[in-house]
Amino acid sequence: MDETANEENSARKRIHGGAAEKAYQGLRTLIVNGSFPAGAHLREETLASRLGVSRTPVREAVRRLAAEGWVRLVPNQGAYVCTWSRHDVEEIFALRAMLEGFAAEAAARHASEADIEELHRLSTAAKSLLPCKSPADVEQIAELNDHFHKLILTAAGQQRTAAIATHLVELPIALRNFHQFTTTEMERSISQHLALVDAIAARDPAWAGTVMRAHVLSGKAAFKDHHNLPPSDTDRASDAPSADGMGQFETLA
Amino acid sequence: MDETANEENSARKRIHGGAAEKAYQGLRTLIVNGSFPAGAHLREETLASRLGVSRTPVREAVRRLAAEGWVRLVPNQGAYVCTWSRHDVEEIFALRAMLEGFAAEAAARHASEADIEELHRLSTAAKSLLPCKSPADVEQIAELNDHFHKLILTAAGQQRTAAIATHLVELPIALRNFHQFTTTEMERSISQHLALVDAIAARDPAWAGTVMRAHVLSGKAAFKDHHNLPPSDTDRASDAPSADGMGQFETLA
DNA sequence: AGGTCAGATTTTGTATACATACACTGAGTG
DNA sequence: CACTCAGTGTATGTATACAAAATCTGACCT
Repeated sequence: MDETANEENSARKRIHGGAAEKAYQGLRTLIVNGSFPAGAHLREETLASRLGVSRTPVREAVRRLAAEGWVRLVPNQGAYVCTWSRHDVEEIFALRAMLEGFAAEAAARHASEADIEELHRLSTAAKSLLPCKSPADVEQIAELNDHFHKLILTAAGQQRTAAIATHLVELPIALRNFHQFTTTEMERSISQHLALVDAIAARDPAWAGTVMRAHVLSGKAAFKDHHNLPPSDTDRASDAPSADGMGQFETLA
Repeated sequence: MDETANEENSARKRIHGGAAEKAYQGLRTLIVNGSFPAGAHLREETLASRLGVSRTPVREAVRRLAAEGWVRLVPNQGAYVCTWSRHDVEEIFALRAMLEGFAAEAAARHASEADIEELHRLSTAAKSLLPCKSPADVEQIAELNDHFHKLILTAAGQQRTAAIATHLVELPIALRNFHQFTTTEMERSISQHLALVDAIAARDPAWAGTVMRAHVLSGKAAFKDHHNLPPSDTDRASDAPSADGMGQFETLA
């Protein structure tokens, strides 16, 4: 019963097991930080020495990142870090709106009271940081935002949806270094989070789903603004992906 | 194990001539065919000898299948073939309705004339097989159905959506052996395919998306019927996933 | 001079050997 | 009799060695 000195070192060190996870996290961080230019060819040997592991876990990490959409895999040639077209950005946010909207609906039905309390805590904590001036506050808010979205995904109780959406949520974060949200955008975002908590607490799936879709699409607009991506032609109503599941009603507009 | 030129020359070095692809396809087929009972522990060594490759490509294949939702991965313990709860089935079809509905909308906008012709060909070919009596005809229709759905995904021009949805489409097929669609269900399915082609040819995203969502949800109902899955409590309107993107309007119903 | 082909180099793909962690068994003890 | 715990066997995780493929280089031919 008593875990006397229960080899705390192994337990602490081995939370993430071994070299495979180390390689995955490390390589992912390198890509996110921009250590490799877009389209760069990833040499397994180079990565192995840089990450301090052998090629085997590196290969495993590369395949995982390929499945998650971070790198492109070419047979007998290796991996290249993905480049992002405007169309890709559109699709990613469209998928986020669909999947996270769906998750928000499910969360409104299935979230536990503890989940809801935690969501409340996260969103109010973010609000209390406004107006955030220091970069540290911005980083803190980004962290809270990330946890908020992931908690909704897990609270929804839809495993596959969570697994897919998690990666999509993380993709735009990769370019977070290149921009700062304006104060207005952050206020709006946090306000939407608070509304989302209310909707979930009220057990109102329709409300929750709609707020989430609006939130994601707001994020898309902000993202595009800060990346100097002019509203592409796919933004016109007749061409835009429905994204919010309302596509089937556009003829009524 | 003598891996002499018994089958090396016949199917040798296909276009993707690698052992990795061979292991992936082979293992996937074994799982789909039910060669491994649900929840079975997949031994790398066993698979390696059975598939005629070493453990390395087997591991790669297992990881791919894990990312696609076929097997569950436990650290330091290996892979287990996934088991499917009613809730999983609900979620899979909900995701299919969302993603394929979205793809159908995009296809209505972006599909080439050649794509539309091919879709027409596939659906009319299926219709011409009705009423299908022989198992060969059933297999043929299933094949056509598969191609139809995948062509829509590619014609939509949404890479990530296609990648994600493709795997979801294939999952229910895994259990296809266990049931046969009734003639009525097949007629309905093919009728919906024809309507979908019309909608896409008319460049009407709303129509196309709605038909696709209805089609997928019809498939869900048929699937559940043939698996003796009683309409679970998650089927009640207030609990059901929106799936068709209309969740936000359920309070209006 | 430009293009092309052959050899060399580099890089990925695969197999195997080694290290490590888990699971099972069986003896010992409360 | 149940429980614990140590020992052993087996499976996974990692590293390395080897094979195949692609790119690069440079000389040779047109």
